[in-house]
Amino acid sequence: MNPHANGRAPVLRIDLSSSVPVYLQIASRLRALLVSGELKAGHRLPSVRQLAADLGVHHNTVALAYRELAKEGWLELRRGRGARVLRRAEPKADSGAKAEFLRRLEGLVAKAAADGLDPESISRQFEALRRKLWKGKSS
Amino acid sequence: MNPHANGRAPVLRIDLSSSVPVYLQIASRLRALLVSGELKAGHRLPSVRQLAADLGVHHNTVALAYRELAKEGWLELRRGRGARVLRRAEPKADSGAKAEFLRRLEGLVAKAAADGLDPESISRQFEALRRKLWKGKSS
DNA sequence: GGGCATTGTCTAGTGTACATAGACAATGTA
DNA sequence: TACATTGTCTATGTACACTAGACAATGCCC
Repeated sequence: MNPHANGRAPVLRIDLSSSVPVYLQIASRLRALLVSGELKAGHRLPSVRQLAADLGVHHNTVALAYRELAKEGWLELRRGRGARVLRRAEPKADSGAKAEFLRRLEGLVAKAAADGLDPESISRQFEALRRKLWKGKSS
Repeated sequence: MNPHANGRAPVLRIDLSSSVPVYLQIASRLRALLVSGELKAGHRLPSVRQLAADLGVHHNTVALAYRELAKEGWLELRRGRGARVLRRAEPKADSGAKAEFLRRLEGLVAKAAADGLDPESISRQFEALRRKLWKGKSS
């Protein structure tokens, strides 16, 4: 069942001490929910002010995240109406995106190794993510 | 003509159009080389001015990357002498680092899925990275 | 239809980080 | 001792993240 049983939108978690900008953390987390299908087409997101209040940031910060996702085709934004999840055609994979991804992945994994994280555990986590985030298309 | 051409193979590549700061790209790539053992203890890195000239950036930008790695215990920096790779004790894994890693990994993989990248190919790349970066530490 | 609360958007203002520029200080060497 | 080489420091311009608060579109209730 829905863990957010109060009828309100899910409360995301952000890390104010992270070097990753808050609006990107929000967009990133929401994108994961969209990709995995936990947020489906037609779903309404909380208003920028509601989510901002939940997170303790300014509503413009949330608006920036929403606009980022709208630009990627995930959301429809209309003033006075809110944010709705769209049905989105999957874009063609381009080689630039893949190169960028690989560079970032290398950096991330190298940092994990440098920090002494356990490789087996990390492999398991990665496979779990892969299954979850691509589950909508392989079946 | 290529502004970085100096007749030698590039030590590393950076992407000026990326949103990732240049000094972090440099540190990230070098960290991968350090973790994998391609840069061993005792090795000398190019001077900040040499590397900066290769990359087409200011030497202070490279110096910032070097200092980042020195702070992590990878390098010894002495003015007049250059940068040398240190023997470094692997730190204990702490849960904060792991949580941060997982958040970033989720964001990265979700973005890859959103961009239409192929999951099998990505899994293979991940395993290759894992083997390379944890070489000698695990079966 | 009128009034009004709700929603996303816009323009400004402020603080911080990134990158550059160039001087400075420590080290090695001829 | 001279001098070139090296990392470090202070200053400066620019872009970005976040906040602040007004504005405009929408839907709802009477």
